[in-house]
Amino acid sequence: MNNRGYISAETRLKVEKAIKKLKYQPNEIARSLFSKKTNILGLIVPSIIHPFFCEMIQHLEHEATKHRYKILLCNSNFESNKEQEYLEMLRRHKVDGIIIGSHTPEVLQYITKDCPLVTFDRRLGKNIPYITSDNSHGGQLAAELLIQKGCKNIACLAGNLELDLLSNERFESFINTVHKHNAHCHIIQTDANVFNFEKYVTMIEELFHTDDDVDGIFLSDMMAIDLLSYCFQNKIQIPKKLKVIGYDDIIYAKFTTPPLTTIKQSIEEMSIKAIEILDNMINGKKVQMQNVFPVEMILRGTT
Amino acid sequence: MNNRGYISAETRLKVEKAIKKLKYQPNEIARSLFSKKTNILGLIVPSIIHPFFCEMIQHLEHEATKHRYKILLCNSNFESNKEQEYLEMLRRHKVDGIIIGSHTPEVLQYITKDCPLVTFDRRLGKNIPYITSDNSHGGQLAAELLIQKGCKNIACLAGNLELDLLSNERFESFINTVHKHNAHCHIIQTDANVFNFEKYVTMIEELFHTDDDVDGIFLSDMMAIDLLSYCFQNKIQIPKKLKVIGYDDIIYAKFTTPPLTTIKQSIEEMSIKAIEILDNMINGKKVQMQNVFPVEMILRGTT
DNA sequence: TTGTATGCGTTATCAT
DNA sequence: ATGATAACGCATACAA
Repeated sequence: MNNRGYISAETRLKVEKAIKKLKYQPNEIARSLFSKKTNILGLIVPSIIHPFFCEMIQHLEHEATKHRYKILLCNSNFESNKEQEYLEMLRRHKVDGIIIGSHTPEVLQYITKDCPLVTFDRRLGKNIPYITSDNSHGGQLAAELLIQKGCKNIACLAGNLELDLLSNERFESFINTVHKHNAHCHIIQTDANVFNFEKYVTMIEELFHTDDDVDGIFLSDMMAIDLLSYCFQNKIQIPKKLKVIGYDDIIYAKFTTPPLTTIKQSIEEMSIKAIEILDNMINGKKVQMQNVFPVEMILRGTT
Repeated sequence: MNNRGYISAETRLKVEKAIKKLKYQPNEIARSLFSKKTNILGLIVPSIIHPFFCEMIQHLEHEATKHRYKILLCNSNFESNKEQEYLEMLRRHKVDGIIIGSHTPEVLQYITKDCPLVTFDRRLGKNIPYITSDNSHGGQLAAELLIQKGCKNIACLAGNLELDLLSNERFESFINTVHKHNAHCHIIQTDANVFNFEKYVTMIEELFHTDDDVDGIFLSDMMAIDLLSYCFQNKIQIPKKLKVIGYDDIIYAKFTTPPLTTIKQSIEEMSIKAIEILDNMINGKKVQMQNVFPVEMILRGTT
């Protein structure tokens, strides 16, 4: 009896006493079954330990709690079949909405109209809202900085460019800008589409093996951390011999030696928006499909 | 009709067709209501971005999935009232079990016998199993290494030692060992019991301000990352002028300059154990209450 | 103002 | 071998 129309003061007291005595807590499962609302949001990320997603999860959880939602956490590990399994599981569990971090395109068929969904860094369809940073602008800013600092032989270390991720646009834009300034741009990409920190160093070694005159490089913060560690061990002077610019501005970017110059995307704002959109969709409101957030250049010691 | 006693081949086919046609998925909410099992585990951590918990979450999620459990993620932010709210929420949601990372002691009264629970780094009661690393041994190893490397004026940077966390035992043990070798040990501790990365640097500055002859220091990996960054900027030579040993072996420990010597705790094994214990408790089996995992010295460049 | 019946989707039990 | 029914705990609607 939780606050329905008319209760006498007497019975109200009696009920309240009983609640305390029995430590009564309403059963949310039964409630959900009746109300068809679980107040749970599913979150599918390709990695929990990658600091970008880690920060995202932190903010999403915080924001979700504000809106009285709980988070069911799923790690797809970039595997298409795991994404599908999780998507089905979330559907069976009747979550109110789903947030899915960048992922394989095959999932489209597992998405149902009955469950609101927003994506990070991927455009899946006309009526599926996505959230991303202004990768195009970020790539351009990075290229312009390296050029301005006098770099002539530039490289970028990309993830798998075959994947249709919006985050890959930053490299397109970077390469275009470098070319526009008549500089050379060396492109290295991983075949793997997983975050394998061990593998980064191999890529880095490959880079220096192929072309050790590289004097400027653009890559994700996480790869940059690995690169800077490699450079320290191999006595490659930063930024004198090589200038480095990252992307993301993860919390560790400021702790590298030297501290990492990077393109910051506002993970917090993006997370707030994700929950806002999802909440609006759940409540049947109209939402914006394209949500591109501005990036910001953070100048530190590697350039 | 999912595999009950006797079905004719004919009706089985009919049912299977219908399942496909309607894209039928069983409603887990209704199932849970009936079976009194949600297959959901609640996870309460004091921080999602702290790499120690981050790695823990990654492994716990992985292991939970293996056992067909899902993870409901909660961030207590070290706030006692948030822990209580989350605990009540998890109870209302009828999770099958709860894993709670180090936390405030007040929660004890919010723990109910009807919901299995394991803790990380805290001993809450006789019949609440806990998981921790061998902090005592870790502290000893750290002290012995610094002594062996010739340090005379040693410091340790602790969290809040007032809290009855098992992780604080590492400092007790460290200090004892240092004293046993007749060296001096300077103890600095934060008042705050939150992970405030910004604040670390203040503590570090305080340390050098108070006693800039410190030649050896023991602290958590995360603080060490901050310290090393500070030393680089202030031209304090590592390990020549100052030797640093961390605790945890988080993934970033190998990327610092120089790479960080540290005491490794096996987050993966501990996480596997946590899920195993919880699963056993859920299934009414007996479990071990004290689960202390061995630590390992990882020698790198800061000593 | 209060008590009672009904349904949410599933599973188990009991009849058919 | 199959169909009907009750129960899980809650919330709504209706009757008292």
